[in-house]
Amino acid sequence: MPRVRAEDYDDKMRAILDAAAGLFATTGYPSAKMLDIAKACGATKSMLYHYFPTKDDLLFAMIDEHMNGVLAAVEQVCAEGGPAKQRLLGFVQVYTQKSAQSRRRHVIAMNDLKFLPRKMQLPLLEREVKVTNILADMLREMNPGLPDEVYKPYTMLLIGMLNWIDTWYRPTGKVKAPELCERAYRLFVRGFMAEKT
Amino acid sequence: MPRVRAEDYDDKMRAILDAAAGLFATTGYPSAKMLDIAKACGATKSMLYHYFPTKDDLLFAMIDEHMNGVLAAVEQVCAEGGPAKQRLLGFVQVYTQKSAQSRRRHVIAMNDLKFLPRKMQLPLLEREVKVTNILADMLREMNPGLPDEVYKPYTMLLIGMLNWIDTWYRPTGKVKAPELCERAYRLFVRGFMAEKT
DNA sequence: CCTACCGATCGGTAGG
DNA sequence: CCTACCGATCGGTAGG
Repeated sequence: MPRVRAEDYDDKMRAILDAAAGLFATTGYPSAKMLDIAKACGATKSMLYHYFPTKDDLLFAMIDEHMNGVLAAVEQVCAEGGPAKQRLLGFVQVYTQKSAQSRRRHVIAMNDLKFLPRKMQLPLLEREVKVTNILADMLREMNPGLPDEVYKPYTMLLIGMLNWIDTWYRPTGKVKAPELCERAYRLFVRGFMAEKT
Repeated sequence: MPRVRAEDYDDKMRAILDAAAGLFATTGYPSAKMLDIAKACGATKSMLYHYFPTKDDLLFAMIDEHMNGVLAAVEQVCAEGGPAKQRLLGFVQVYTQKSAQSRRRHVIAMNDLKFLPRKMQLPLLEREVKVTNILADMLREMNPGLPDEVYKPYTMLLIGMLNWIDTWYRPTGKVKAPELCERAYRLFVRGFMAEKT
């Protein structure tokens, strides 16, 4: 009988990715040592290299998984249909109501993608573009007739507002996540819809 | 007569900081090599260490100088007085109408501050807090009576929108910097002022 | 001003 | 012969 993949293979992989996410988020990718990642999840360095051939592969897998999740969630929001404003609220919720795990990975996707070689960046950047295009289409549907070149800037202003939240927001404060989400959504929609042709 | 500082001392220092800013912005602080910075400004590695005792000192000087400039510009906008909305426009202009040099340094201040030891981070973080407090006060003046705890989140939503611009905006496109600045300002003000007690 | 070189470090690998 | 690891260590490189 052939030896099969260890039954806790996926658990171990997840433990590695979680430990790495913690270190990448706090120290940045280049400063995070493979040995420290191993220690943080009770593994050895050799074990890490069994699951991920190189450090870059580990970072790639993490960002890849995260972006798949974001894109899938955004696409589901769109699939549910409804008026564009409602879909936009769904989009904002996907971006703001994230688990601590997911938030950490989001920061990494934003800050550390540039440390990967160009070849590995491309498929990830592609997915990022897909998400922004979906959002740009929503904005066009909500408020058509503006000059064609301004939809992308408005898209990026919203994305920036939402991405930046990870750097300052603490869920332990007075303003809870759903309230923040609601306020960011209202602010943007009212400001954007006030623009007329 | 004591030996004096070389007359092109400041020029050389500036050349080093500019070269370092280019490398830090594109590769990130940890991946930027001191030798490459030296080559990029026609200096030697030893010369760099003459101007900056350590790599961390070089990064600190760069962010320190940049944040001083931002804080001074913001304080001047406030000193000119006028209605709060006008001062807010001035603030947005300080953040969006930056030189290429300044834009690069802004990215570095946002991304690479975490690579400095805590002790060096503190005076820089302090100045960041000053800027956000000035902005929070403006917002309170413009639209008083909202729950006390929401002014900081609105402040950070605006800061995030503006900071993120550096990651996507290309001045060579159709939308010019003053137009983008105007649109970001209008979007925020209309959205924020629509909030009622 | 330059280069030789150090102490330390780190990603990746070989043998079993 | 395969896969899932571990203890040990090497080659190359970085800041200083």
